[in-house]
Amino acid sequence: MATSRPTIKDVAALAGVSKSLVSLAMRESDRVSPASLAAIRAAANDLGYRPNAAARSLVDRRSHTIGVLVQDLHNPISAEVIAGVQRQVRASGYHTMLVTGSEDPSLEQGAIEKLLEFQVEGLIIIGQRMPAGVQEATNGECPTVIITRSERHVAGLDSISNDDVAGSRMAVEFLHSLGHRYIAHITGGDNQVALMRKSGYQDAMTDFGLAANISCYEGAFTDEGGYGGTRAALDSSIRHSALFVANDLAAVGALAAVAEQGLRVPKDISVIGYDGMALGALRSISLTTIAQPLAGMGENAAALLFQRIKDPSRPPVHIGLEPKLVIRNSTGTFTGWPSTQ
Amino acid sequence: MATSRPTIKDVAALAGVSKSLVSLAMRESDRVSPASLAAIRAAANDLGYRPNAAARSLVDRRSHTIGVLVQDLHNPISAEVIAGVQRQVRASGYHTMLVTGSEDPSLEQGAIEKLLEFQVEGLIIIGQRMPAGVQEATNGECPTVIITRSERHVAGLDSISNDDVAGSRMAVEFLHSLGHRYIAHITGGDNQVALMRKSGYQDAMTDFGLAANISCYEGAFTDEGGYGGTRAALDSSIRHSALFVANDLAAVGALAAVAEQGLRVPKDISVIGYDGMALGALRSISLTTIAQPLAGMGENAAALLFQRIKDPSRPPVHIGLEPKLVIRNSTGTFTGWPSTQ
DNA sequence: ACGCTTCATTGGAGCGTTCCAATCTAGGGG
DNA sequence: CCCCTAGATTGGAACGCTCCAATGAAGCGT
Repeated sequence: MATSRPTIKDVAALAGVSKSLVSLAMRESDRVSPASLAAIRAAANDLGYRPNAAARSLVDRRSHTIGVLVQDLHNPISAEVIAGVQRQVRASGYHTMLVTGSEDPSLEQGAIEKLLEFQVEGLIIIGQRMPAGVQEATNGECPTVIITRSERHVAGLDSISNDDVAGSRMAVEFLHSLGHRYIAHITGGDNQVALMRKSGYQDAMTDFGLAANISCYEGAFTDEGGYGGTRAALDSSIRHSALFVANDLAAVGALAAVAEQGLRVPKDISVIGYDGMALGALRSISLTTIAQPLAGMGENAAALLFQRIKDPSRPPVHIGLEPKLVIRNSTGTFTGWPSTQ
Repeated sequence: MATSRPTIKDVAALAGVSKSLVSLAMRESDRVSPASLAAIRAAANDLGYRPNAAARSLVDRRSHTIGVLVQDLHNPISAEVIAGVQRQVRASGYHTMLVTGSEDPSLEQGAIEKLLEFQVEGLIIIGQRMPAGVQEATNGECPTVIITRSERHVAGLDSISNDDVAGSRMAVEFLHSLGHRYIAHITGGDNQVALMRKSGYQDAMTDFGLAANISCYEGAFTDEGGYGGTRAALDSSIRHSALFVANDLAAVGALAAVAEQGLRVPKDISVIGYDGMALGALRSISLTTIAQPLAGMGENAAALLFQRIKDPSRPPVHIGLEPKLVIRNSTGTFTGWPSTQ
């Protein structure tokens, strides 16, 4: 009715009680008599009253909001992690303010500043790289969890990730068990995660006595990255019977490059990815992969954050989750080189 | 230093000026003398001062925040629309509070309530279905734009979508031009969007004198939905040379079902999708589709929202964008039925 | 009946800002 | 040398809410 939203006062007036009592009633206190409660409920309903979160958060200095920064919304794994985060955050009675990172890291910092102005009580960062200036921005004062990259060395930051080195070994081991010896790696660039996956690959190859067969081709955590790296791998003079691609998205690009060369998967060449994105399960992709428990990581991250909010002095924690091998149709036993070429 | 964040008062004290002047300075007013400005800047910096958005929004009754409800974060097109929304929202100096819908529509309503408590100045809804009780919740008072479904009939809601009927006709026309006559449709369920696409299909078939060939198989806007519908289509006694699938995600499922039957695409059967999700362009999918300008829709939605915020009395607007045909490798000319079977 | 406890209810202060009207300080013109 | 104006600066009210200490009204035992 009024030009602006009704306040607690309006409700109080209509219900014939004081604003304090309305405040109590809105928060389901048991100290309100049934009669008043009913009157207040009715009044609030009539007026279409809705508490003002800003006022509320101002007085009790809690926003009940968690800020989430997603660096790459286009990687489908982000959606899965976000879903997990949201579930847990919501379950804890909090809300989520989500911002997406962009190409420009300075914008990222600005986004974080804004989240902090909103008095978010914690920050969850989903992505491989450490966003520019989180620490300067938070001044170490805002509980932060970073997902997908282990940050043991950064003081005050909790992190949650899978063990990329172990996962990569797992990939190599699996391919090795299928009889593959010429296993190439398409990298994910030079970010931390990609480097760990690469080093897991190298270690495993070495352990299997295949150090001489180690060959890495530069890619990225994108479709194009995987495509390009695979093109290079296939063009090289070395013949590979299997490809370990740094992540699933890139692996899909790799599949394309492979198909383009007229090679069949897994008959002529095996491909394994990393991440466990839901799309990899699509029947027309059917990608063997090292799967991270994505939604679970999101949930764990939120849980971790709440723990730290409760006890800010707790030393930083890193949770490492075991990735697991998911076998689909992009890998097969090595049966010798095709006779052609 | 202090246990809680420094306020404008602390800055004022340190800079030796009044809080009002600090307030002015923080908002880059030109009425502040250079000397004071410098002192204030220095003090704010020393203290690590950051304005409190809640207090600010309380007093000027504006949150500078837009609420975004994403119904299906797992559909990759959501990410693309979101990116567009965020770009525009950010460009307008606003922020985004994003919540994801879930299976349970009542949770959706709760999520919207929460957004409104945060005094979001507008709402953008990304999804096919009308979330339960948006109107009741907003009470028609919160500017709202819905993306991906035309809502001409809902008073007070702006909407932005592509013309699904026209797009579907386009799909059928294209297949027809390739020589296909037995074109089946795998539906997207019984939501508005799916129904429009279906009716566009039916209309076009009828116009081409192919009414007798109309055959729809029940699917959904998911991988599984497309897979199941396509299984049914292939199992039926009618032979189809082309499939128009209700959306891209389902079309990918369709590709899988087709492959499973040993049919080759596009040689034995053509498949066309709808949406234009980025993943459809992946080389190993290469899906012909009717593409919506997804990011553009997001941007337009935000722009539309800001217009309405400025002028709330403006009658509801519906923006219809033209979808466009993107030809890839999942479609080909009809060259007669394969001799087998 | 009378203190005493118990429970419902209340006004006022205060959260960190912005806005407004009022004050102060310099000049500048007469 | 004083008044006037423009510019810089300020204290206080207000935003909508929660918390607190205080008040009012029963209910109880004796």
